[in-house]
Amino acid sequence: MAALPNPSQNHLLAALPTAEFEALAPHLHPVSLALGQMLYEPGEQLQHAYFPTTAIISLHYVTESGASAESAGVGNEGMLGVSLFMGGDTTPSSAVVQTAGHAYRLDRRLLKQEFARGGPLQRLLLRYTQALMTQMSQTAVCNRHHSVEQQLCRWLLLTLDRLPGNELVMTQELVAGMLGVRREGITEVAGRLQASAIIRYRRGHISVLDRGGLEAHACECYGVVRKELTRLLSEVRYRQE
Amino acid sequence: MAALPNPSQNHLLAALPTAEFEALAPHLHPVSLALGQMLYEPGEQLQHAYFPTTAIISLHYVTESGASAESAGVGNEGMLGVSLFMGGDTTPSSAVVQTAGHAYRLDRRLLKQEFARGGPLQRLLLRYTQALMTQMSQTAVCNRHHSVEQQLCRWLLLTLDRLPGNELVMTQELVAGMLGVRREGITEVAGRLQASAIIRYRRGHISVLDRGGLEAHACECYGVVRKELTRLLSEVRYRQE
DNA sequence: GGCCTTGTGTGGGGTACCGCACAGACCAAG
DNA sequence: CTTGGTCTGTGCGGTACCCCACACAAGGCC
Repeated sequence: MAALPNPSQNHLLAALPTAEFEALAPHLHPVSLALGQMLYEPGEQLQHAYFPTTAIISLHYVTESGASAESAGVGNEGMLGVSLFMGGDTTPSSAVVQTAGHAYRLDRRLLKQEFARGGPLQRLLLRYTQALMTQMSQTAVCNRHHSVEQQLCRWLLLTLDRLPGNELVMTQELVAGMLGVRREGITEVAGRLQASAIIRYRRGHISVLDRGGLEAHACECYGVVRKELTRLLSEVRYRQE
Repeated sequence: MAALPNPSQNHLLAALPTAEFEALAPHLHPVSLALGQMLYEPGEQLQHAYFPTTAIISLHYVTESGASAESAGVGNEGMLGVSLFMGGDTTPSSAVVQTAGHAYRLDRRLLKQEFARGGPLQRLLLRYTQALMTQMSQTAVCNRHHSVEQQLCRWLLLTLDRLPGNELVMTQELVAGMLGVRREGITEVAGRLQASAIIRYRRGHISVLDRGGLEAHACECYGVVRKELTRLLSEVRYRQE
């Protein structure tokens, strides 16, 4: 929240070799993203890719009947807009700002151009995309088999990993929208977690007090996603931070 | 099932420019895949990519508690083993043969090598991968919001699109495993669909009688996945069939 | 034909989550 | 302090799906 924004707060940008990073840097425009802002509409031609630093974006699908669910989230570990280099230029899902904050924006042409050069950036982006696929598959499995409590814990952990502190600015209603469940379900589960002194919340703010407790209540899905992300990106770190 | 196996039965191979196809052809080994065969174990280094012609493979995840669910399927429209060129070389999910049949196998080194050349094959595979991502996200949403009946219909349609006829060799137990629901749930729903003369089944065989009826009972997810696949691959057809 | 494996049908009890409706509690702005 | 809108707590009825148990039917094999 404080400090000058810095592209290296984004893990992908930070992992690039210095030469590549410096080639990209002049084209990275810092942007400030507001809660609820819709960055991509379903089916709409994407204009920019986003490298979040403190913001978090949710890949979201809204059904015909108005129900919705997140298939994956994107924070400082990744990039929004993979379909630009994957070739589709658009997706059926939308992208909504889930946590307000900063990101760096890159013009679609530049991204495609740099990607096509086939160097470390391409390698990095493809590996990140695979991590994103893991997140999506795991969400599918999780939605099928795990309880709301497990899913909430998984989601809080994934979000926490993308934030500097231990507090989320987030109403229960919004969380419910992310997980695709009723708001009351979140109220109930959050109440239990608070009674166990794992989290604490007040009107639109959730603080995590006991990360270990959260991990104990989460399903394996968190670990799978986390481990896969680490594996895929640690093997291609070109710079030390 | 009859006829000589032919790589062009696979849509991706068929869409390659002639020169590219002929460069690949000598390295494509026809293989016969048996129902239930596990092609990839979770976390295991992949050795081959597979281009199915008549077989269908399910990308599957088994939870710690033994429950399982499919996150996507791969048939003659695609390729199994995208993580080879995405760079991860493996995934946390497994790949199981869902419908016995044929496929062409390609050594992992060759695939990577051809992909790295950055030509039409790369372009095609990336676009296919995006379609696969759509399938995964949509499965996540579908698992959250749609009924077993809707999901069964969606699944039957997706499977049917990958097969020549209108009959699936498939027990209710196996279908249940794919969708990650109880076998009895499938029995009940399948009974209703049969009563409506939409499908007919007997011990391990499901025949689709009324495709339109199936579409009417399916959720929007089928259409989303189908449309996105068509969009992504039709724009890169280098050869006419 | 008779057997036996494997698939399918049925029922009863339990529960996690949904949908709705409304009450209370917080906090910001006047 | 009051007001008002937003967020959170709670209760109740409904239901889709789960888990378990068992009965029956189909079809391959001898």
